Amino acid sequence: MAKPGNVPIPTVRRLSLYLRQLERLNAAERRTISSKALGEALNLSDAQVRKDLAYFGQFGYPGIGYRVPELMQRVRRILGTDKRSNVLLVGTGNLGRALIAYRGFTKKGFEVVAAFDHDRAKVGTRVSAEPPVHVLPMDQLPAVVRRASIRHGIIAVPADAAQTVADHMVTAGIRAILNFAPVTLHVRHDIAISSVDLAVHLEQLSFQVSGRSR
Amino acid sequence: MAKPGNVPIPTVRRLSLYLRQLERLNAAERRTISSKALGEALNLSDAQVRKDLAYFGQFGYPGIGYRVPELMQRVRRILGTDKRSNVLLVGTGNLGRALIAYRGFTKKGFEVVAAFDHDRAKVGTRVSAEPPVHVLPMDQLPAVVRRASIRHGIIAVPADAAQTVADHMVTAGIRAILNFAPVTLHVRHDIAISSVDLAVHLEQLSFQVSGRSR
DNA sequence: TTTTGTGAATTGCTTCACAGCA
DNA sequence: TGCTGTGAAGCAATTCACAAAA
Repeated sequence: MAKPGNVPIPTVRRLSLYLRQLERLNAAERRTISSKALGEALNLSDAQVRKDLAYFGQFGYPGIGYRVPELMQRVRRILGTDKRSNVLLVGTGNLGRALIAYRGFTKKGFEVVAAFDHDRAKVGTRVSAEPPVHVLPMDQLPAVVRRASIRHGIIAVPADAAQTVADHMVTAGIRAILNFAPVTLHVRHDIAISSVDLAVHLEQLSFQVSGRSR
Repeated sequence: MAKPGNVPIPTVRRLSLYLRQLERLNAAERRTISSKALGEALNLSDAQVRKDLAYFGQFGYPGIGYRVPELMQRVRRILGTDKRSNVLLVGTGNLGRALIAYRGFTKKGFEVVAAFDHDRAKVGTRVSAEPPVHVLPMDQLPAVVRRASIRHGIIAVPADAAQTVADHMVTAGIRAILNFAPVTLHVRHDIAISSVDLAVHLEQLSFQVSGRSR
């Protein structure tokens, strides 16, 4: 077993996929799963699955496989999602509002507890009913981060505003940013960034379909 | 220069980022850009930029750098986005509707021209105004794919419906799928898949913030 | 000078293959 | 027998470093 730090980045990405599958297996009341079966469900080799998990400890039982509930808990703990955590979001356009309403975050232990927008006309608007979320003005961001001890922020603003928003988040104490704006953000090295550019994903497909075979 | 096939997968991903930055530079009327400057904007090394581009030809001018408009066109051609293309979407929940309204796709040459939903109550609803898009029933999918010669499909349905939708798409002739459902899809090897699991991205950040340092 | 394009060296990741345990 | 954990081997991607071009 290795201390996180030598863990390959692709391994961390797959950890989330293992967890997703384990949650499905657990819901179906499957008690154990082999690296072979887990790999097949995710289009990975059995060796890959074993090596990935071995970076964090010895969770398997030779001859049996992995115990589903146990491994599920362990992976959650590794990812840091064994406790619920609060998230804030900036930018309440179409995408931002869809993200606030997205049930998948809640299922995984993330709660979007605050939404902010630069546009004063949007401030005060209720943007989610279930847990009521109202749009706040940007200047309240630091106070909210402190009061709700928020470490994760989501950026859903246009490209030209994203860097400024990121700077505000970092100043306020946010440690990790999920960015949906189509720009590369520049932040301190101790701040984690994950970017999702929706158009980029379509371009990738375009390359595979038309680019490759020409 | 190499024929696509030996091109590393990460290189293809970065190609989209180069294009994004080139479009920004072009809009700012910057005429040339060095691999060093392009790399700095995207947090990549200059050698990485040069090597990536060299897989597809010799586009640079020693002592000068790359000519912005020229390289932009070339990268578009490599990605296959030099011509506009039609896209369909299945699943008109919050996320699906946000994706239909997303301007970023249009800017990059993709047009969501048809939306489908399993739920007959949603069929007929207008889900976009600008280019009017009405929700169609699933059984019309094959006909629409044929008539509008659509090759790209977006899946924005719940996890338990995603595989069925993917199967329908493939049967109808779709060649590439962008999947937002939190499941691994199993399709023929000649079908391209790109998956975006929003919760997975938050988990990755969680690991970097809490997982790594514990 | 400045900056590209590219072999060679290096680093990183995945697969192999098998000892050891249930 | 079935399956894990893991060194060793193999493959892939990145970085280095420098000749050649403007």
